[in-house]
Amino acid sequence: MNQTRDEPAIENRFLLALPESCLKRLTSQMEFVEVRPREVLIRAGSTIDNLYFFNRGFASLVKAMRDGRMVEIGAVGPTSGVGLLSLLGLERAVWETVAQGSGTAFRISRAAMLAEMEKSHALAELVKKRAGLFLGELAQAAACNRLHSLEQRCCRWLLMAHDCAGTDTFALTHEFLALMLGVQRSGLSIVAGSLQRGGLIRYTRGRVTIVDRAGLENEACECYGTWQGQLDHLLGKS
Amino acid sequence: MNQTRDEPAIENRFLLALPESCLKRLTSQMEFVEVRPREVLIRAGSTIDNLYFFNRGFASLVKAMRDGRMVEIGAVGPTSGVGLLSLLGLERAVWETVAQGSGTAFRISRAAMLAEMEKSHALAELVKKRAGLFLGELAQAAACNRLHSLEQRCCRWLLMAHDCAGTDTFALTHEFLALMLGVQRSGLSIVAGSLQRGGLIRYTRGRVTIVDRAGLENEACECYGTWQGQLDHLLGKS
DNA sequence: TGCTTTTTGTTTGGTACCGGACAAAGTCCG
DNA sequence: CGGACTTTGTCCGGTACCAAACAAAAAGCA
Repeated sequence: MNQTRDEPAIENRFLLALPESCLKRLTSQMEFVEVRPREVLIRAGSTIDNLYFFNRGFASLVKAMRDGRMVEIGAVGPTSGVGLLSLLGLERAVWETVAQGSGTAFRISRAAMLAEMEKSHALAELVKKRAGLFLGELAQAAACNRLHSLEQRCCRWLLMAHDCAGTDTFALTHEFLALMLGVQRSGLSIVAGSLQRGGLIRYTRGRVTIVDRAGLENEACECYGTWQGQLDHLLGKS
Repeated sequence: MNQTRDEPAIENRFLLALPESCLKRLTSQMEFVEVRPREVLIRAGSTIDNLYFFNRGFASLVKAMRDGRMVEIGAVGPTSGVGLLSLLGLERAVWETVAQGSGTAFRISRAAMLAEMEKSHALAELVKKRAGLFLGELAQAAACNRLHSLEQRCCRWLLMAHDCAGTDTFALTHEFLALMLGVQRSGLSIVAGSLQRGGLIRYTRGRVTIVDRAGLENEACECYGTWQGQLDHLLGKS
């Protein structure tokens, strides 16, 4: 993770939804950082000392089993903050938070956030409301993992990643996506190949390009977009 | 749901872990209720006005999809309280909470709990700590839904139900368990039949008996019991 | 008692994905 | 340039589970 000197514009929608005065006070305590692909932002079982508000990119919430297999159980991108639940008093992480691809984020200490929540009722309210929606997203993912096909979930994931990346092309290997979706790589390659032949995506050696977004939305399960409306309502349209 | 007159002994481990004075104040505002099988305690999208602390029995947290299919994404039994997360400021439920079989619980208004949390630091702490573990259980279930076989998950569910029921025999149809596990009934019948032939369980028309607990634990996935140790640490051994 | 409903057993064909393996193609690095 | 490594394509047998259907047995009800 690299600290950079020039603080760029805030694109994180959670932060942008805050009152100007509140955001100003937070800004002075935030640090702009670049996160490296696969960087572990919060380790399962550890205390949560810092929060990350992504501008670009996102982090996957990953649960690992004893045999090493793992699945993504949720994701946090530019509409929220990594570690948000810790602000409600939950001090220890129960899943790994792993950065996806490269991205940029504002880092701020949990203590600073808590202090600001004391001062700003608006912030405290937004944290609770956003955390509520986050739980909904978690529940959706849990059910999705059980009920929907690999192809549907693959499309959903690509759409979500597309939203967070802000670019049509981003780094992603079959191997890694399979890991996130909790399936074999060979199975995912077949699905990815068929999406490519269908003209929905294009990829070469670890880079995907979203070609036909509407087509992907068509193939994805309902789980993509279920909470979009409520997010827009809470944070304003993007 | 029936209100009964004689307040019986408290068996809920969350409540029992509270300081005596705190519990006493809560008790005066609690109402002992019997919950009916499949009674919806909290509806998805609604505000959470009451909490339920089960003595016997438990409730399933269920996420339904648009097409009517559904899965259990978690459960709350006598080691916790239904609606606990609402005490952290999350006002609206994002999943259905449905009572399993019949059970008994103490009902208390969210407002009363919040008032008592102001007074009792111990309660406030316990709520946060228990909520943290609950999130861990949620994450475990989400991953389990993806990674583990029907038989493993079936065994896990039966063990959990056994713990909560407090009796070796309890009401449960194949149809309903299949619904909870998010699979077809016919598939579940086959698994249940093999468990019965293996001497692990016995069932007749909507009633299951746990015959060989150790055997079930052997067949179940690691997801059963993962959080037991931490629960014991937090609430004391049962 | 007989009829209806609920619950379970079982089949059948089909699909999705596993688990493992190997080859081909692209990329990195010395 | 050549060799090592990464990424993707593909194939295999096998299993788990789907989706739908029908029958049988038990329980409830008139």
